[in-house]
Amino acid sequence: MKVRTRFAPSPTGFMHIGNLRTALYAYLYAKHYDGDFILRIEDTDTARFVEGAVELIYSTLQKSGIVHDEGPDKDGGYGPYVQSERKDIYRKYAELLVERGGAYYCFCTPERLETLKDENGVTRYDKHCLSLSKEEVARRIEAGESYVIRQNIPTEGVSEYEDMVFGKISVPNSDMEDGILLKSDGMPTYNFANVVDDHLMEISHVIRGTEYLSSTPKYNLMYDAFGWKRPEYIHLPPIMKDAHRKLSKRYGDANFEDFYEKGYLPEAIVNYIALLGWSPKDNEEKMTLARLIELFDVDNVSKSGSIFDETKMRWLNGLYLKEKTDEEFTALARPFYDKSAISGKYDYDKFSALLKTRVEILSEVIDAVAFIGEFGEYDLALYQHKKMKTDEKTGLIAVKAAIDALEKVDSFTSENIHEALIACGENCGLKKGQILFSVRLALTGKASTPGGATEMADILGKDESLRRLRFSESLLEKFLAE
RNA sequence: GGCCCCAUGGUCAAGCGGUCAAGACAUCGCCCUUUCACGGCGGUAACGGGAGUUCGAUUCUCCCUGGGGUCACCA
Repeated sequence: MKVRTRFAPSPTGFMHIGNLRTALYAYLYAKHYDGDFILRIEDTDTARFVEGAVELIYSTLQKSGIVHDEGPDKDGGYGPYVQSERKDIYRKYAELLVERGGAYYCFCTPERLETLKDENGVTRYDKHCLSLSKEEVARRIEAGESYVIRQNIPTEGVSEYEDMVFGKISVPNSDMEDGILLKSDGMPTYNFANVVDDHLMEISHVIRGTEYLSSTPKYNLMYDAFGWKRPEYIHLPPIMKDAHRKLSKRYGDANFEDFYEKGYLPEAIVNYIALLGWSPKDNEEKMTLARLIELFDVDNVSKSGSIFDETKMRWLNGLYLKEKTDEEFTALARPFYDKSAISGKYDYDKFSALLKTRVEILSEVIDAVAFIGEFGEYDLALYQHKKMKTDEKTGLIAVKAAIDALEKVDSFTSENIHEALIACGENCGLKKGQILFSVRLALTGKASTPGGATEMADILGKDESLRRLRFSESLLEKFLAE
């Protein structure tokens, strides 16, 4: 049997990391077994529909490299792939289910339902309308009464199924309610649309979050009542924001788009979330999508939830960044460079070469490069470096020597700068590290910079370098005079 | 509250009766070094508790505790 999995999001907002992971696993599973991955839009809740949400689903999947074989935009013969366009289908099957005894019409008003509440405020339908005769049902529908179709669940016995990650799940039938399958507006609920669509679309493996773990027996009861074959189930543990809270839409940073805009590479995001709830046998960590497809299997999907750790995703992102060429890095970082202090003024590639190993997410280039723009008073204590054996005094010596040396450099290339600096250091009795460390500081006023003294001077150019050195010289002189 | 599920370091996680309980991130230290990084080496750090089963439990069973999910005309 061909493996067919689906990702069935509802367009109610952005795609958060948990949703994406579900899509990813469904995709990986299908592709691992050379099957098909289907995209289905579950928009039966007209009230919660959010404008633009469908587009976001497409763009996120596309950026992530998760491509569907069938979907609203790619007909595979099982369409339509948008639930709101399948209304007639659901009605037909709901009626069929009623005929087969798996469901029944219900005319109960919200007011009557209200009276069914127990002390916990939980309403539990009492099968009141199950006893209605066929004739009465027909008469009341004819009369225009509002109605829903409810699932008819046995009051006794236990329903069981085997989940591929959680194993055997069993739920007493008496704990399940006769849920609504077809709403009074004619739209199906998730519970029903899902079963009908998964069957009609020949989904072999249903992959979704654990929130459906205990309601799955209800769906199985429907498959049974229809006389359909039940699919295999793969329920996925939740991704948590912290020990207590699930990742939610309220946790703003948890959605793909935000990470993308912060300068995370889609391949790094995908790689990281693949590892949240699953791990390959040999513990590989940095994996391409192709590699993930090759290695993915249900055996190593974990049962317990995992906390989303942005720090580790940053590390992974840094790994991907490091292997980019300078040009590739520049292309990716351009939007951030354009917003930074070097915008339009400097050769981005030059910075990329230095920043590649110093930055974990692209947006960090803005801060890393800020010293170019802002230069003023800074903490002179920075000149004190224990290991280097430098302080404000040696700093001043170094700065003075550097000014003299650099003034004489006509062709301001990095080789010449370096040579001049080393030479002047020797002349005034400073070691290589001491002179370079001090000069770098005098040029930038920052504890850490994208490169050493030579690179900084080269990037700043002769005039600006000398201007900054003289400024630092005066700062140091003033300090030492006190 | 009922029902379902889960439980290894701070985090992600190997483990599937016998291990000095992997690895990664983070953290700390050292080395390298033209700062900061990168890289290399090393350290700290875990089986929630209690009963069983067994020659032997992190691993199997039960209870407790803790946590999550679910009880909508939402998905």
